[in-house]
Amino acid sequence: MRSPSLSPSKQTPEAQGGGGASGGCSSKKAEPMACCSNLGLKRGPWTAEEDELLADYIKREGEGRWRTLPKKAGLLRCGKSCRLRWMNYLRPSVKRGHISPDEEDLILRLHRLLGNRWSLIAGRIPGRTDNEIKNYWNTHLSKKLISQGIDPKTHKPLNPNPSIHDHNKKDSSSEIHQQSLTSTYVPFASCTLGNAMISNGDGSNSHDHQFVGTDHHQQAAVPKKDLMRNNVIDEGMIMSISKDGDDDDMMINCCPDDAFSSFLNSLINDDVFNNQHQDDQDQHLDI
DNA sequence: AAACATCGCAACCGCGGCTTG
DNA sequence: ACAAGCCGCGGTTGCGATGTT
Repeated sequence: MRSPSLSPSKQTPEAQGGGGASGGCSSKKAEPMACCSNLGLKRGPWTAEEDELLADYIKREGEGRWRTLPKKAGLLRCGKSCRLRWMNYLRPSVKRGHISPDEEDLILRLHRLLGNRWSLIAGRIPGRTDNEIKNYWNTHLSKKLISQGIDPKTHKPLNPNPSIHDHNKKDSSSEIHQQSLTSTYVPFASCTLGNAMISNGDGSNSHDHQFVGTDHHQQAAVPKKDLMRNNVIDEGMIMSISKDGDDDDMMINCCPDDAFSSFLNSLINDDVFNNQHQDDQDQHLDI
């Protein structure tokens, strides 16, 4: 195995045309073949000089305006490339080195809750980037789960028919995982669910949030798509209270990000609690 | 020592969603 | 209300490093 702290950029002189196939960073249909290759912009590994230019510029001017940043910073890169380099490597807060067991555990639990929402997961793990976590998942954790007989996508046992398992096998890690998986969903059973109108601060409202709370946690507005997309909840769980833009709309004046953050915290804590609770019960049964 | 296989990471691509005019 | 532009995300690729034969 080689050291995880690979040299920053692979520092091959001049771009080797890393990454994928041809084509620029063209975005939507309206956006013409804009950046990178088509405009003679550089691609591939970053040099130390480029890193310095980018870091210096962002220190002076701050992040953002990625589209125009390269030109102003004197870089022959597209904005996307600059943003990626900054976010994943140059940002001072980026932590390097091995993922600790604690972090690994957190990633597993968050992935079980959120699925492949790497940016959301990364947001809960200080100093780690979505790219790093995604890579770590793909190269380590998914294989680890598979070797334990767990489907890394669903976090359920790979064997569709658990009845053929030897029930005396107490050590089955997938069994333990399945228990904790089940416990993860328990909090939602007692959730208060309903559609909520979120004030966007400009007088407009959004219907795309779900009102979620438990007996012991503050109710919070969570982007509905974030919950549904990963089967944290499904359509069937949504109560159809649909009131359109009148004064009866439920207004929640809070930042969805903060709410989602605390919501995740509560889920993670629930997860820990339920796992411990389950362990206690198991020990009790073993006696 | 050389050739081949595998691993791990940085970087790219394309798409969707948000913002702005 | 609509269109165009920009940003951010998740999936994928390419390549150097390392391990194995």
